[in-house]
Amino acid sequence: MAEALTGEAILAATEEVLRRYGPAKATVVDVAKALGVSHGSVYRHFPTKAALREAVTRRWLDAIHVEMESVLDENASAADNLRAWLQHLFDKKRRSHTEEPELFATFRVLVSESCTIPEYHIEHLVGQVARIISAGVETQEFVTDDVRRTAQAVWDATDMFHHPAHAAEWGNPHIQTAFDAVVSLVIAGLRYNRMPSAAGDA
Amino acid sequence: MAEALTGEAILAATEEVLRRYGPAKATVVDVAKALGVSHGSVYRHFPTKAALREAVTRRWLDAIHVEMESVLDENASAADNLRAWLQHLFDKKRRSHTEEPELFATFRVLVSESCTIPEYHIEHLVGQVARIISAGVETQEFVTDDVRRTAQAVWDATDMFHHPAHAAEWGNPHIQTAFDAVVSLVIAGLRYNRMPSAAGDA
DNA sequence: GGGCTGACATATATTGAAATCTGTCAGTCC
DNA sequence: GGACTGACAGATTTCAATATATGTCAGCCC
Repeated sequence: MAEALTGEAILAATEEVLRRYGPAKATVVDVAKALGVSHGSVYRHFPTKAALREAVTRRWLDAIHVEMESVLDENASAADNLRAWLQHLFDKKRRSHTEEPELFATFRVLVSESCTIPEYHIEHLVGQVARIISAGVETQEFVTDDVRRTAQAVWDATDMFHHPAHAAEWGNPHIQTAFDAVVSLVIAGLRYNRMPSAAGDA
Repeated sequence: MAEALTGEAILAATEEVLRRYGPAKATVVDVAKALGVSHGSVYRHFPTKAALREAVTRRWLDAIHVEMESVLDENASAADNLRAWLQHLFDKKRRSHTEEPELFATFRVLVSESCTIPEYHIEHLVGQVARIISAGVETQEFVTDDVRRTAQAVWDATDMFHHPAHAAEWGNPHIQTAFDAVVSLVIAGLRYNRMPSAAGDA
């Protein structure tokens, strides 16, 4: 008897199948075939095809989250940290789009289906931005009265450079110039930003 | 004999047909039928269906351009002007998306086909932003060493609130809060922004 | 017993033939 | 003579059939 069929093995095989065929063509039967089992076995570990796809994407995103954590430099200024972090994320997404288009397309499908995965991804990354900003507020490099909300604003303002809907523009030769301009503007804003009061504000 | 068939009459009929059927279903034959002529006549005025669609969209966008011009208030501060202008544009696009979904969808199609129309639209509106920023620099309310590039950065940073790819999010109840946060951050940035040197900079 | 199989019902995707649409143009009619 | 028509060729879309995929489950095998 071969090794027991684990969820992890299924995820690895699914990622491989997605890489090869893309989200439109990959089937559960393909995954089972790659593992040498019947497709019924796959359903013992994942209730639906959608759940399987989401689990693979989540694993992929988690790896990105870990990588992004490692970009932060405690000795750098908050502005430098934020710029480097945003640049790294942009490069990462751009490379992913060109070098593993099928996995990227899978993520794109999940975004358009508005499942909870992209929400989870955004929440995590905005959390990292919030930590960078928070450190900047600590050293009085940045000014803000609502770190979380400002972090979300930084995320939204740089949307073009991480939202998959804009991936087609990432090949444009001027995109790096546009990125630099937006990031500079945002960082300048962080040096002296006060949020307008939201409904129910203190 | 009826009135001579003019380009303007064809555009009006096409807009009506697009409103009714949307870009996916509207045909040149429908337009001709609405005008009581054969579809061959339409081709006497517009070389292709795409050209016709673009002409209608251009007319629609031009009306928006004119309306946006009228939002500017010479007595207000540059910051207030910019905020009001961005808010007006956002409201306009949002209303267009819900109240004339088929025309909005037509614009969306042109954007995804990357014809020159959206480029023209963006160039015009970024020009208006540049004028607001320029006035702000004049009064020393804003600081920037490249008005045009900064205007483009403001446009890019607020992308979420005017790019049709994000239209689905415009119904979200928190979207106004997100808008306010981004605009505040951008305006704060304009008060003390210096662009990084681009290649070939002075 | 518990993980696996494989046949099954239902849902989704593919296919190819028929219908419709786009774009052209010789000819009509004022 | 010049704006319009309507028949036409080729491209595209539609629709119904057929095929493939998803998800279930009774039964098999270690």
